[in-house]
Amino acid sequence: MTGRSSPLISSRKQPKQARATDLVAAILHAAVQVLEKEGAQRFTTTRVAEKAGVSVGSLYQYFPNKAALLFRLQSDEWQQTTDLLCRILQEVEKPPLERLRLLVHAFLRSECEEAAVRGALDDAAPLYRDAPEAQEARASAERTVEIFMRETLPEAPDATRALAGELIMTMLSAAGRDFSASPRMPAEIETYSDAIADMFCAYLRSLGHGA
Amino acid sequence: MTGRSSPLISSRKQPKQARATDLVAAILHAAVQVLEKEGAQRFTTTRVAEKAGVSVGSLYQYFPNKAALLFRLQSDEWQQTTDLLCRILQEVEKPPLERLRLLVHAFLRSECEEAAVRGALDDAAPLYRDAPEAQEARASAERTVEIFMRETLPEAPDATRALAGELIMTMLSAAGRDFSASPRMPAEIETYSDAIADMFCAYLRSLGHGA
DNA sequence: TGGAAACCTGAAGGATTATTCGTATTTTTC
DNA sequence: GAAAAATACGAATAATCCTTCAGGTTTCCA
Repeated sequence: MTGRSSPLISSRKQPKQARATDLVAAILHAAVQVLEKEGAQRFTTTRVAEKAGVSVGSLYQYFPNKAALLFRLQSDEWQQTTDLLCRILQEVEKPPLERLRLLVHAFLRSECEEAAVRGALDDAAPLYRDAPEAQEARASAERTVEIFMRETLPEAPDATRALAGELIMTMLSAAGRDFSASPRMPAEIETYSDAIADMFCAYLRSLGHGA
Repeated sequence: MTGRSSPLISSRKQPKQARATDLVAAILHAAVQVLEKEGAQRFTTTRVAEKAGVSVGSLYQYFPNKAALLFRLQSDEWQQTTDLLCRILQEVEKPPLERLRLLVHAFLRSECEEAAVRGALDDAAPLYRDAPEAQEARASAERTVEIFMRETLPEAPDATRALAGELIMTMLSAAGRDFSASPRMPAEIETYSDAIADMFCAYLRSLGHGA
């Protein structure tokens, strides 16, 4: 409702020479730094280019606009998180609820490690979240959760499973946002993660009995 | 980390004549409209004043800056929500878990009714959330939850109770944010609310047994 | 080696915005 | 009814920012 309708975020041009690749890398690196040191409000293409030691014009050769750059950063974070979580979910020798607990811990720990960037990216979300690419990313995450839920609650009806999956995803990302907003001590993280895992497990178990 | 350090948000001057009171009311009304029709990005003091049929200068006579106006809107929303929830929590004849379920339903329903405004206010949060007034509001909410938790888990140790309270508050407001972001059908709301209540109840019950 | 393609530059255009302040108007007070 | 206080006005100021484009530089390839 805020970011106007999808302003096309897809890449403008692919770097073909080595120096261009380096330039893009430098921009992405600088962008993260600007984001975590200045916050979303002061995140500016000019500032990013400056910090990267590069001209603004060069930035606009590989990113059609500011939103595209922000989305790229968010997309990279999502990819990183997805990889982490998939690795855990595929440890099939462990029972589902134990994997869920590991997942909660891993997710929140990683969320805390880069709290500043993730928090700033959340603040900037209105600029890119309406783009079709962002919606597709969310849909993809939902599909992964669906797979996990299918083996956790094999006997539950589809509707119940879908609901539980959506719920857990929402709650987990909410906790992550919370952690990005106000950083915590490592010990706190563990305690909190355990509590969340407890909650999820209690819920899923109650669903299992009911089915 | 984003909104710079507390930029003083408290009111600049209190209206003493009737016309001034009306003016402030008109501004607040217009502000809500601008917020829900234009979104946080295009929320502008000039636009608000224009929609209110009032001069920008007048606006700045009662609100020291844009953030103060936004915070006032958020504050009013919080007050409204707080009243609603307190009313439910005080129905002491009902058992705690049932009250919790009612509370979840009421909260999410109200969150959905004004999804556009609340969503936009969330987007604008970086502008006011670091102000001391906002932090005090959060602290106050925590205190209320603490009271409720004390009667729900009377035998649990303080740390457990505090954790559970914080968790529930986080999760509930997260669900609210989610609902503001992507509006849902009334039927969906009820289903979802029930699921969340189920989750909370399962969790609290598991804590009760453990204590 | 020379031309083509890719790449880089950064000043400048065009837009938007938050906030102020000198002035004009209305209400209150005496 | 006149001075004082409160209120209202809105053009102007001073930033800030996104994005483009005309012109130069480097790399590639035949």
